[in-house]
Order: sequence, then structure tokens, then C-alpha cells
Amino acid sequence: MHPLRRHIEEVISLEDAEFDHVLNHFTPIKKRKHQYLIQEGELINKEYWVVKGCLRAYVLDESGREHIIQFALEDWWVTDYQAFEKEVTSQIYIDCLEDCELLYITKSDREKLSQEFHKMERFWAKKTKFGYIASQNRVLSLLKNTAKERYELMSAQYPNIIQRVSKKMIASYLGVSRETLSRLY
Amino acid sequence: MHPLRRHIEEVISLEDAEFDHVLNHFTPIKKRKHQYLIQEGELINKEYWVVKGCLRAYVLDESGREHIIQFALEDWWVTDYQAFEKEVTSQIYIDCLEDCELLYITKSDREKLSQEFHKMERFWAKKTKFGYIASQNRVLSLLKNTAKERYELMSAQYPNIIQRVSKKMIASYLGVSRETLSRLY
DNA sequence: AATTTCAAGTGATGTAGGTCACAAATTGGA
DNA sequence: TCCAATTTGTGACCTACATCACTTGAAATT
Repeated sequence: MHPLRRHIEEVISLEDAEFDHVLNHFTPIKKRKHQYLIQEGELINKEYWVVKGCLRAYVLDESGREHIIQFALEDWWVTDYQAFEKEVTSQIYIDCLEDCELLYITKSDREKLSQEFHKMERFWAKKTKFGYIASQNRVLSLLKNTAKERYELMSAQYPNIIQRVSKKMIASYLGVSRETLSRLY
Repeated sequence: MHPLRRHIEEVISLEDAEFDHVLNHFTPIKKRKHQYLIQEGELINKEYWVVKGCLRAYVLDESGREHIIQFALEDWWVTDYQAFEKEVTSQIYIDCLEDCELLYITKSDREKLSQEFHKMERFWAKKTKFGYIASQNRVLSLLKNTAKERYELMSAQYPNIIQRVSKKMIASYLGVSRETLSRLY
């Protein structure tokens, strides 16, 4: 079964013809390690689904520090949602930490598919709800846990990310300096 | 015009009959200052919309500290989304900071309305997307800004919250101690 | 009107985590 | 295969913010 179908069918069920119709709206692309999907200042009309590889979404602050918003591994969706939804220019970067295979859908195709296909609207709505809940939990973790606790929670929740990305990246996701993270254990 | 109709029509348009049908799924309740809407350990099958008043959603950590997840003023939606969506018991408290008037809809009515009424699904999907974006921005602010900067950003973005709630509450939303917040200016 | 409770400011002191600097180990190009 | 870049660890020192303790004043509560 197509990996995207498996992924969607974790939430809603699809007929063969329905999935083919959905898949027709996606375009595959490949990117190599270090290449960018999105850079600051661009208008974003694509949402990406990771077939294979690993990416990060991050912002650069005035002092040049990187702050990681999100990692994306196989089966994850990624884009600059602020730019995508509000049709403003991106404030973030998304680049590949490994060679990547992706499928993307444009904003207009996503909307078209949601309109004509109630089930897909429900699928995306559910994904967004869960993303929102995860983000609220991350806020709470930043408010109530120490750096060490946050690292341990992340190790428990996303062991595969810990294995695949450098500690420097983990540090910049957790909101702690590289040096401090290195001294935690 | 009914305040809920005005609120919904900021996103989608509704006929008179359609709005009446939507409103029929909501139940009004009043709560006094200090009363709870939600307490830890409960199953949550209601989402609330604030007609009048001011509430906070917060967690209590092991050392008894309160961490505010969200404030809710007029026109805001509030519930424990984790408990509501995943049908698990609540880990949070929601209480009234002022006397409140609310409208609530149950989970099953919300789903029914979304099913039979594509427009309402779109309305809620949009609300969730925007909540998700706001939450990601809050994560970023916690990662990259100092306590003082976070306070200033909040003052600019939510001046009405700053005016209505105590500094102690603001501190526990910003992730800073009461004392430090008091020394910032 | 009296009493209790809560909000808010401020001094003194403690600490988690940041910053800078350097070295060793690992990875990746050309 | 060699050179350059990147990652990771670690020591020395610094700082933003926390904690504790106390005071004052304003709101609630009776």
C-alpha cells in the first residue's frame, strides 16, 4: 500500500479510486541534504509530506541564533503554516538534514480536495487539532520543566529524532545551549 | 445581531435559518468568579464560547506552581482540547477570573453539525489552524525572547488581557516569577 | 466598619543555564 | 587520501531570573 494511503487511512478510510484521486493532487520531489524547501521572505503555497528523510523548520533571531520550531521525519507534514494559511511571506527556513523524498500539495489543490471531499477536510482538521495539542504541550513543558526534564521527555517521546539529529539541533529545539545540553548527563 | 453569529460570520457567511440551526446546538450557562468550568481528572465533552467575562486555563505542577495555558475573553473558545479530542481525563483547570456568561456545545453536537454542515467544519478548522499558529509563535517567543521582551510582545498583542488580569497571572502565562515581572519596568 | 485575603513592590541571596575559549573526535568533500 | 568543516566535550566565568522574606495597600468577605 502507498505510504501516504496508509498514513491517511490511520484517520479516515478511503476507496481505491478515492485514494488515486487524492494522490493525483500531489507532486513528488527530491531534495539533497542542506537544500532548502523554504527560505525567509518567500510566499508559501505548498504543504509537504515526508516520504523519506529528515528536515527541520527554524527561525533565525537578530543575534543569529537558530531556534527549531519542528523536526519532520517520515510521515510528518511540514510547511510554514503561518505563511501558508495567512498568505504572508515566510519568517522561517526549512532545510533537509538528510537527503529527502517529499510529496507536496498546493494550497488551492488542498482547498479543492477539502471542498469536494468532506473526508479529506476531516483528515486535515484532525491533523491540525493534534498539532495544536502537541504545541500546547510543548509550551507547558517550556513553562514547567527544567532543561534536563525537557530532554528526557523528548527522548521518551521522540527517540527516533534523538538518534537521527545532532545534539546541537536537539539543543536548539529544547531552548537550551549546546554546552548545557552536553553537560546534562 | 447575535454575538456568536457576528463571530462566525467573520469566517464564513450564514443564512438566518442556518444560524438559528447552529445556535440551537448551544446551551447558555453562567458562572461566578472563582468557579471552575473544568477540573483535573474530569472527562470533557464540552467546548465553551465566552459571551462575557474572563477565564484562565492552567496546569498545576508537582511543586504546586500554576502555569497558564490560555486566557479566554469575550469571543474566545476554550476547553481542555487534549481531553476533548482524545477523550482522556483532563490534566488542567479552567476557572473564571470574573463572573462569566458562556455558550457551550457538546462534542457530539459539534461533530453532528460539522457533518451535516460543511461550512461549520470549515469554520472550526480555521479556528484550530489559527490556534496552532498562535501556539507555535508562543513557543518561539519562549525560545528566543527574554522575559521583558515577552512581556512587551504580550502587551502589544493582548493589551485587553494585560488590563483585566493581575500581574501574577500574566507572570504565570509568560513563564516568569511574579517578582521578576514586577522588577521589569 | 472591622477583618481577612490577595496583589504588588523590593531587598538579599542563590542557581540554572549562558557565553567564551579551547581541544579532541568525527564527518565530508575535492 | 588529505584537508577543512562540523560536532561534541569541558573548564572558567557571568547573568538573567528564581526564591525567600518582609512590607504596604487595596479588595473582598462577614
